Amino acid sequence: MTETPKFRRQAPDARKKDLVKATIRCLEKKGSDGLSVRSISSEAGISVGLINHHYPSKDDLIADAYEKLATDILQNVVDIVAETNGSPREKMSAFFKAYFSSIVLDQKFLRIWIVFWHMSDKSEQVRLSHDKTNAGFRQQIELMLRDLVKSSETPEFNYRLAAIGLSGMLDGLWLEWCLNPDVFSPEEGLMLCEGWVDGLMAGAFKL
Amino acid sequence: MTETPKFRRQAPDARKKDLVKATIRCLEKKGSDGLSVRSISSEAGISVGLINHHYPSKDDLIADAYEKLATDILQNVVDIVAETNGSPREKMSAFFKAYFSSIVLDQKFLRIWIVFWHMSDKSEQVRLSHDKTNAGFRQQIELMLRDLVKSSETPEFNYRLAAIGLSGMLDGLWLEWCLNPDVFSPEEGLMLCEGWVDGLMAGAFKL
DNA sequence: TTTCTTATTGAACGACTGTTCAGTTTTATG
DNA sequence: CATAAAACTGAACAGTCGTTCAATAAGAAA
Repeated sequence: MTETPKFRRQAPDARKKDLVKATIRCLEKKGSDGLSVRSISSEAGISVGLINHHYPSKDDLIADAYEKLATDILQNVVDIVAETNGSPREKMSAFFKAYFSSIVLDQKFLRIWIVFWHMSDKSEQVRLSHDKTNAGFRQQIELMLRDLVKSSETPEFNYRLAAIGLSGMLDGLWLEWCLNPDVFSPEEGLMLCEGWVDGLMAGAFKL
Repeated sequence: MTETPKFRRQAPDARKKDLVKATIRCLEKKGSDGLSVRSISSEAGISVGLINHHYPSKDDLIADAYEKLATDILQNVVDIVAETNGSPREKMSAFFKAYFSSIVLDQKFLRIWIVFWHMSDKSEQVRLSHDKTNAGFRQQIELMLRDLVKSSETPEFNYRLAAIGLSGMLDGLWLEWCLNPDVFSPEEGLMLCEGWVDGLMAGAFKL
């Protein structure tokens, strides 16, 4: 007579992936209130103690979740842009469209970022995840901007700085929309980004 | 023989002002860790119970602190702009300069906003304070933009939307600088805002 | 089948949280 | 000077939190 096992073992890497996924689900469901070891372990279907078995501290798990989520979204958007046929300017529009689509611009989804930003101030591990993923994000924007200049009569400008500006406006609009979606519509956010690039091409950030 | 009193009574309004000030000092000193009733009451030199005597809940005190801080800063910057002699465009530059000065652009100071944003997601009272003060902030920007159009050949644009865009970029830049001040300098942030307005005047957000 | 490694459990711990409330003390008023 | 209103105290309460660790059990290796 074979007993049903009380739990199933997993290799550390597989278990860690489970925990990261559970962490993100918790954030989506309950915001920062979901970020307790008890909430996460319950969501993952494991005991409280297991988190500290696989991670030195809870913050390390959260940092992993940050990195996973940010990387996935960036990849997602990069893919969409890559699939877009057209000029660099049109690819840029596709990029904006993806970012202001309901997939990314979801209140429950965006508030995760506020939690992460908040944690960046409290946890060194999360701060490092932020730095890393944000640099990757700006780099992608920079690439698009370079293509833009090559393909048109857009005047030269400081790519690094322009990427920071655009990235900053995107973050700021996300933030505001997340805190109060009644102030402006996703379509209006899109228009603002398009206008920003038009200003850039018109020479607003000329060297 | 007169005994030294164990505590001094204050009128509710005066005490509440003290508590708001103590809350802001706690935030500056310890970030979100300073936002406990024990931390605040200690900073204010009163007992834990007094907070709930004057406020229905801790969140109401924090919402008051949010409003006080945001209103003060806005007033401060508005004053600086009012004292500036020159064209609307020059006043706008004075506005940016004030916002990227070391008074506002201080890491310990900016991170307070992240805490407030984070709390907006958790507390209805704080959310209302955010909505109110943010609307006032955007309104000030809108006023400056209207003056800009009146005084120059700047093409007409959607004032409301433009104010949202500029406000969004300012928030985003604050956020990024606060999370990692090594990515760009205050001077570079200033340049980005100037460029944004130049783009606006060049017709990037034309109707 | 037995042995051994280690993933997993869950109670326990100590520290913290916001709120309550009975009792105390100040201070203005009669 | 007596009285009454209410500002104020601080212990107590019922939670929460992340981490620890001895005990347990799964499952691969011998």
